[in-house]
Amino acid sequence: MVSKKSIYYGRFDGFQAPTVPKAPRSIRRISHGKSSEGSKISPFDLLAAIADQLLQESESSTSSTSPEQKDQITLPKESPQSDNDSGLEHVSDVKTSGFLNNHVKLEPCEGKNVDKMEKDASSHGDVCNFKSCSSVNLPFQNVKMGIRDDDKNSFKFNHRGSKMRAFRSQSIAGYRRIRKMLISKYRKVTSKKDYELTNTTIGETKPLYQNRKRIYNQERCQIETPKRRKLLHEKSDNEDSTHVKFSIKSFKVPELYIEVPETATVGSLKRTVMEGVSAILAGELHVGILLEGKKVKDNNRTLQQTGISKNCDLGFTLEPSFLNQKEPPLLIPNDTNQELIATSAVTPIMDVGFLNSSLDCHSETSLDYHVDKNQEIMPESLTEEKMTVLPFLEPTKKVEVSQRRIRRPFSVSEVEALVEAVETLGTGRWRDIKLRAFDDANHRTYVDLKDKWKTLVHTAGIAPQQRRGEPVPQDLLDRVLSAHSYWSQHQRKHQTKPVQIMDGSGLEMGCIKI
DNA sequence: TTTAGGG
DNA sequence: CCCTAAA
Repeated sequence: MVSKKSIYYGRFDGFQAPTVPKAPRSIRRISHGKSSEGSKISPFDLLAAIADQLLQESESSTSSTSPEQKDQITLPKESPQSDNDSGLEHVSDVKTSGFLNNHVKLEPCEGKNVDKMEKDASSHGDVCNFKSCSSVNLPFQNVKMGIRDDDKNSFKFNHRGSKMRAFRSQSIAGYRRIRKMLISKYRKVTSKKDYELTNTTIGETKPLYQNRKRIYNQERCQIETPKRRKLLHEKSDNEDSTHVKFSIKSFKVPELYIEVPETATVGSLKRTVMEGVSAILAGELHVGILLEGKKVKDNNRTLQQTGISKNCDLGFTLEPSFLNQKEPPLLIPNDTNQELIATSAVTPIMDVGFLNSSLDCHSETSLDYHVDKNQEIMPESLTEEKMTVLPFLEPTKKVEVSQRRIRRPFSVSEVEALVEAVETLGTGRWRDIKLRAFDDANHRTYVDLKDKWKTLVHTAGIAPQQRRGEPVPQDLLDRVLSAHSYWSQHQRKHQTKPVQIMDGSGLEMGCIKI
């Protein structure tokens, strides 16, 4: 390492040339494996069906429809507050086809007992592991199912693997990066792409539920902000809007992964699938709505407000609350992160989405706590290593699980480190500053540092009485102003090697530009 | 991914 | 702290 010479430059005592010369980002950039979105390898698609009883158990309000209209659901429904009521009525045959061209048909057991149906296949003990659930579409359409044909212990889902690759453990801000992906990126994914089976036809009709709409309008505003409320009121109450008719072709439910020995009988396989489906659907079910790929979260808003109308991309999902899951999630060993990432889709991990489904739009519970609930409930524990236990989440389920990070005020020592780094590197190289002074502070991102600097500059400019929080030593604030003053006058192209800066008053005294 | 700024 | 347009 080149020795660093210290020269006295007023406030910048000890100021030194940047040890990490700014290089073109194209050079600095670490190449990331681009996720090959194009990969079409479907996970095992699995077919599943919903039993009437299951649905009925979970339905808070029973709105039965005649068999003839089982795939026809008209909204709005009875209760504007409820999103648990599903219009699903009967299970239809579902055909599957997987990698091996295996076809499995799940028979709707109209009143029949599953066990009885497949009683013949119980000899093998039915070693069936429900490894994880992600999604699968239900009824009314064909659903594919992949079945492993070798004795490897996992399936390969390249398209997912590529996505999961982003969860690399070496990421400095792995957690945030992941979180951002989950809540920010994926929610932009349309449901069409991955779930074309979830087809919804929307038509419009006129009469029928006008009175109910009024109820919607009255109740939904209670949680709106004043600003929003005003807007809403301006709009709807007396509006005689059209009605939307929904024809839901299929529902999307969590994907189910199963594992059975090759020697298992077909019957046991069927039963396994049934058990898996039952496990998923048993208990409380929620109906989720996807609009343009985004989960519609606010139950209190009207369709109109939400933007659900004719010709919109709408999808419905069935979301089980997997709180009663029997098998605990498997964790991915940290050291094999990279490899497992590619196959993590088969890792039996509880899908956060399940939990989230029961939380829906009112809970404060966060993804953080879900994925980390077996560990210390501390944000600091959410390091990238631990994040490797993240289950693969459907884009649509990754939504709405964000939570604001807890506030963690900068300590004086942190401020000092920041000031020192900025003095050296300037105010436009937050990544370098992060690396230099906060490399081991996983909870401080370069954005955080940039923000902190911003507040420091502001703080330094206001009266001490106006400042809040732990007092920052005045000398530090002085340095802040000094450095801010200096760097605000230097372009990035000139900050390669500032040797002389300024005197205590912040006036520049000299600067060698290279 | 980073930077730069507004929210 | 968050969000995100730009680069």
